[in-house]
Amino acid sequence: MSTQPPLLQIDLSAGIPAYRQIVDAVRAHLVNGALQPGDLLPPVRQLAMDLGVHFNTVADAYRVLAEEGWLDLKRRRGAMVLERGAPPPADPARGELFARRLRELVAEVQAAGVSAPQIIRELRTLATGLEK
Amino acid sequence: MSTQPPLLQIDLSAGIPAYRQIVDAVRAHLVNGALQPGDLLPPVRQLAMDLGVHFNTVADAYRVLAEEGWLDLKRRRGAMVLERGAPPPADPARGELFARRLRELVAEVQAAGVSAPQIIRELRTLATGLEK
DNA sequence: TTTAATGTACATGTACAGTATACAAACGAG
DNA sequence: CTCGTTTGTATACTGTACATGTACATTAAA
Repeated sequence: MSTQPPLLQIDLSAGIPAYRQIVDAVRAHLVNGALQPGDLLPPVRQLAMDLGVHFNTVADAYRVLAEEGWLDLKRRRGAMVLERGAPPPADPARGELFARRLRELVAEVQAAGVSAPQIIRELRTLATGLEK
Repeated sequence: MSTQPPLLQIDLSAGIPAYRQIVDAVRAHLVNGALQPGDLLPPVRQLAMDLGVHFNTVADAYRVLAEEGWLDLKRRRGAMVLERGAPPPADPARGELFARRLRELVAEVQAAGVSAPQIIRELRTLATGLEK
């Protein structure tokens, strides 16, 4: 009997709002395909129990994702992953902003003592994973 | 007469607190060496004007960086960049957390329409920049 | 038809972000 | 030496966002 990896983890002591951590984590699974159209997400109350937050906090997160076009929410049936066409190409400024946030994130963990080689490894691993 | 690139930019409409954006942006410059020990940062009132926030917001950001050991704040003289030894090696869990946040950040911009090739390029560029 | 499982709505408490305003310290001009 | 100006500091106030508590609406199944 294997304890399978939890669908998602959040860090309540991280200073980042819980509902946004949930949004970010679920969206990552949606983008990388771990969650497919037709899949059902756990009911808000169940996921809330798992994460240690109130179910309305999860409901808020689901609503954000629904507004982004990822989920269809229906009472009694739950939260279902939708088909979602490719997004419109982003404004070029968006890419610059990404680069900046990326640098800032790396600086933050570097300042916190994560080694440069490990950071480099994570960056390259992720890049390689994206190019297939 | 050249308009030199501003020391830092923030996005007031981004939903991320202004003071934290300032902290992140300045810290990035500290980590990558654009700000060296002995350098002076702009006075809180001046930087606040440039960014369009209240000077106490900048002062808060400076204080966070001072508590992290980056800055020495003194009245009348201003905010001076300190010498700062290498941080203690981080807990291994820290690296895992970094990987997660990285994936989430990439998913976010990917969902917003930034192309995979561009993301890959930014990741690799940053990785290469770190290994020297 | 009833019941139970689900998402929704809204009110409330609390913490945080940003601001306004007054203050304290330190350096320079004279 | 004194005074004024430039700097960061302290504190109170306001609005908003986050998380929760509780009641409700909807819908599928028994």
